[in-house]
Amino acid sequence: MARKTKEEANRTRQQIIDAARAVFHRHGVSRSTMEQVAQEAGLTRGAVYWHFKDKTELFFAMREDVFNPLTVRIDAILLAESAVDPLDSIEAALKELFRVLEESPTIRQVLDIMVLRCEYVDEFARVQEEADRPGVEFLAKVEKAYQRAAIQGCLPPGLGLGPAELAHDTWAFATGMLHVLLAGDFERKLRISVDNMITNHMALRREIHRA
Amino acid sequence: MARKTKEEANRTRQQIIDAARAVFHRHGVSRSTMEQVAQEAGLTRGAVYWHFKDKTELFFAMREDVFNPLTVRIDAILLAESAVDPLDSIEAALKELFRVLEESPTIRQVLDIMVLRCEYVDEFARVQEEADRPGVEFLAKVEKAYQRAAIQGCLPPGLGLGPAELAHDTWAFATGMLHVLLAGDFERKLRISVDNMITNHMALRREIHRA
DNA sequence: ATGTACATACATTCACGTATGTATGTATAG
DNA sequence: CTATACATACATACGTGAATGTATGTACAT
Repeated sequence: MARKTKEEANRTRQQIIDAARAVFHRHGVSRSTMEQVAQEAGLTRGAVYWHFKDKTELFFAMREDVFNPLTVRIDAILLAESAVDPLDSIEAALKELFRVLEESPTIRQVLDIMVLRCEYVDEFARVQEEADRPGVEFLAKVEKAYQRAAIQGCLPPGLGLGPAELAHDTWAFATGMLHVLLAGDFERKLRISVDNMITNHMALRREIHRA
Repeated sequence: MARKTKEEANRTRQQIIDAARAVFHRHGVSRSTMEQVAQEAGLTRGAVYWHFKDKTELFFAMREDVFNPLTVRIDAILLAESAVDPLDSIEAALKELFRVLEESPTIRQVLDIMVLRCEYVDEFARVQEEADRPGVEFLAKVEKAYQRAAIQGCLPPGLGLGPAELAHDTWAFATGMLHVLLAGDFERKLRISVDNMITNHMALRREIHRA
């Protein structure tokens, strides 16, 4: 074959990323070969190696292709100052996160790959750090929301925990939910929806449920 | 070399498992080679292949070597009927679980391998199911403990959530804690101990903290 | 005409599985 | 008790496929 226009080349690049996502999800990152990715994209290894130096670089590209838009989306809800009750912001942000996971196969696949189909060693050790960062930043933002809630008197008296402690608990909750969800068969095992679990989690720190 | 007594052979087998744990943890499961495992154990691939059919079988052996004792240990605490307040049993079981993780490098390594250094595809897809099972069983036992707590009146009135919902939340919490912990640098990022996080989590469902 | 965007071809490495060798433990016959 | 026969517990050697990276070919956009 021959040279394409820049636009066509960019589409080819995106095709390779999409193919990588499918192949990584099917066989796991380390067992996936550049040949498989190329075939999935309807190309040859030559094309793949032209666009990406090696598998690691391809992996990073696939990750950023999806992650950045997602964090922006969640932060918009979480940081919305307009909310009357910051607890509602936290609840809405959590629900939006998991709603997106259900609705977008692409995002779900990438998360799936990063959690269950990738080994965080050697070159991929730094992937882990970058994969953690959104979570850690999420924690900080949740804590600020809880702080606003405390100031506005939205937290029940006698709760015993401050914003930091509540945020930590919510963080662990969200992290756990994500992993349990990706492990599969969530609804079958729990017989409860993710949405309800989030409602319940937040209910534990709302005024209305106190005696 | 030549034949050893059965006892010596069993020690060799254990050495291979120990070596596998070290190598898997260093390079990840899929990038680890039987040659590396053999060298780590001071043997050759012949010995490894004699004791284990392939890498998958070795992986399973390594897992069971550690997991079964752990679940027994945790269950003993969780199911102790002697406890006055079942909430204390849950709290103690959680604390024990994470205490063991801190104190036993072996257990921590195996968990680390299973969470961060293994790709759950193809032959390892069933590993995931088996890895999930202890968690699911843990969920069921925690729910029963919450049920006992409800019957004994240990749950605060007006809490709004039943035993099942509380158990789900605790399950997500524990799962999240485990993953956050294994991701590393826990204390640096949170500036709080695991023990305190568990105390706080349980405090959210204790009578004494209500207004 | 030149560099771009690929395809093709090639060399190398590497891990796997297996086949085979071998020395020793162990059981049994006499 | 001891000699022999067989099983065991490895080490060694070999063949094979597969993936990688690179080098080279080629057609087209600019």
